[in-house]
Amino acid sequence: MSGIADVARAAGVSKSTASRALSGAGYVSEETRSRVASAAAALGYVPSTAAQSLSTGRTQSIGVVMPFVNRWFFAEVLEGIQQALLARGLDLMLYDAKPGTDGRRRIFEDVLARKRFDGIIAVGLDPAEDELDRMLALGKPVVSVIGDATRTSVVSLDDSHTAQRATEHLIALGHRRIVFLGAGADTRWPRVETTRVAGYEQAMREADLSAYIAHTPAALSMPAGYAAAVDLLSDSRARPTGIVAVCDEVAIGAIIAARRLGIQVPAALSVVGIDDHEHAEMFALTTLRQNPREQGETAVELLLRQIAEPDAEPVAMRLKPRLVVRNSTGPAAAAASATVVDGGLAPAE
Amino acid sequence: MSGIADVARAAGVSKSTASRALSGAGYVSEETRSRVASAAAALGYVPSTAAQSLSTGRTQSIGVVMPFVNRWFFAEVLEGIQQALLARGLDLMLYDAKPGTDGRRRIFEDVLARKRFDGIIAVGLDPAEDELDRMLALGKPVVSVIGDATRTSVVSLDDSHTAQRATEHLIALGHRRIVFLGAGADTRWPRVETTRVAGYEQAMREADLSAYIAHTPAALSMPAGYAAAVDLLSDSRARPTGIVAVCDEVAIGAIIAARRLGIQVPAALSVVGIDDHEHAEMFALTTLRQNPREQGETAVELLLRQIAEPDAEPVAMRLKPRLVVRNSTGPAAAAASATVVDGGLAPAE
DNA sequence: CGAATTTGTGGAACCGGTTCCTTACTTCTG
DNA sequence: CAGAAGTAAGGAACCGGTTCCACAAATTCG
Repeated sequence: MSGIADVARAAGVSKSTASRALSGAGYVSEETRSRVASAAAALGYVPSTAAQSLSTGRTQSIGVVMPFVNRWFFAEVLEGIQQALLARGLDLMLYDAKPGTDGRRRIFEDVLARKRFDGIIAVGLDPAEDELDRMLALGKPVVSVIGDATRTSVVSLDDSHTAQRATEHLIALGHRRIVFLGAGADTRWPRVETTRVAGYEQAMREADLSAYIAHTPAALSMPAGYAAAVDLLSDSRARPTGIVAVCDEVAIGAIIAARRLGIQVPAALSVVGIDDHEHAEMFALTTLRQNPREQGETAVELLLRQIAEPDAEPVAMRLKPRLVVRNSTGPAAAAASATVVDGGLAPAE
Repeated sequence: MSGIADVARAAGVSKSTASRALSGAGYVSEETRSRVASAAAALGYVPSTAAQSLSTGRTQSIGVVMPFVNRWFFAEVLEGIQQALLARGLDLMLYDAKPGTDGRRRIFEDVLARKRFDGIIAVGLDPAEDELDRMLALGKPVVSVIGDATRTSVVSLDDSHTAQRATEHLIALGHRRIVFLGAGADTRWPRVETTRVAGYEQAMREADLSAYIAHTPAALSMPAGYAAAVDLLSDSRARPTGIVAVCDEVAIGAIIAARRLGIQVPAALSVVGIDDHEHAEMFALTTLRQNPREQGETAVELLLRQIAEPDAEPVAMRLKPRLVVRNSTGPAAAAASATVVDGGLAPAE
């Protein structure tokens, strides 16, 4: 492996001149620059990043911490981040900090301290107070995707507003009995769920309707949505005509549950999701689209800006979703609306 | 930020002694060691990885290259790798090398050359000849998950054997008209698909049955499986009684398609998948289980072993799957079997 | 008991870059 | 035309560790 000293020798210049020529900073004559460049090319010279970061203090890589990568949202954000970094020649170090694990503890206590990156992107991490402290104590910029806006910059969907619009969509279609599906009973994912619940409640309150929240078991997955929806829909007396799902995966689970129970969507039940998941189209799911990939890219931009000017104020970007109407929502049927009034049975099909 | 020199000064020893004390290598008296250790703790000393890798030549991190992270298999493998590395205190640099993109070209031409890791894990990369050349030219160990076994170590499912067993499962249940669902018409993912097709064909040949392959559009996703299955099953005259799907996502798409077309699973149609995807249980899918997370962990072990002894021979680990019987497969109905003989219609439901 | 070995420690070189400082030659500017 | 400013390049220090080597003291051995 040839180093910059070899390049310098081959080009007949000093190390410092070679360095300047290759980096493009400082005074170098055009003639020298090209001589160094071709010497470097001839030798197949590749700078040592270790040496570079040792002497400059910059590592040209950023750390990404997330609680899992095998969920749609997280994987998409990760791809967005990776693409954005790749385009700028930066590297990405991935840390999978699953809540409650020993690995997570180690990440926050040891790993992050090792100064291996110029900044951190924390995705849906929902850090404990001391975890956040540790991240900030590194003195490096931190950007969150989903999360606390008070101490770091953040980019995320405006969850409250989004759930509110989803709910209003159903209300506008004449639905009265609308439940929110997908608040976890345990509060491991509080941030997103509680905020969306709040938006739903707000919309219901403004329309003078009473809110009802159905809990999903554990994760916000399709099977969880399915199970919760089976519970919710099996009792035909209290059956809602509209469901606002916490996310598309839960919404799709609900649609599949409805189908299995013989409940027509959207004739007897309207379902609206949040995400615009890659499967939404297949299930004709009406949803509020967010673009996680773009959020990843935006997080990178925010982070780089913060690296460039370290004492700029943290920024909070709350993104507005776009309503994508497909075929899982429709007007509340006359009979179904009636059930609200007289409390009678919803039609079985 | 305090360096090892500060620690040495605080402990009243030389830099070299401090280094030995902290690394545990070489002669240091127990008394000195503990004095250095507490000095380091008091100062909150964290070694600079840049300096360490510059002087040792080892980076304590490994590169993972994959074409996407937002597919179930890849995300699971990635989590497995990350967990295994985390447990060993190694860092993971992620490179998302999407086929045909400019980013991929850059990864292979520039990024990998930057010596930022001690080894590479290539997941489902299906590298072109020159891409493989470049990886190997780095002189660092390479382990593939899915992929070529001739030039690198590899860990993967025994795809041919797996598809064969899936097919035999249906044959044993009395099915005769069995199609393989999910070979892409374009050959962008050749390795996995073609090998599985071969296993299917082998089983069919041995049972004296004729093979039929149905192509899915583009990716091996659930919507793709759905679309292909709708095509396949709409024509009730040639309808199969069994489907071997290239993977669970395609299998689930097929099950949903069957349901929408009013075809009972498993009464009128048996579907078997490969993977044991996280949604398999919800759809009662019979499948051949592979464990991608474990494959990621295994790849890490293989890689570390290869880093330890650089001139060991490459190893090929072909894993055997476990058949998980759920409720998407059942005996071929008498009527259905008869259709094979008389060529008549399969029952509509 | 003297020599050989083991143990403990410090000094200095080194890994491979970047950057500050100095020198020297040009080119403006008043 | 002298001095200031701009351009070009080299020397050496530095980033923060690890490791080789030298040396001294303690221990083992023949």
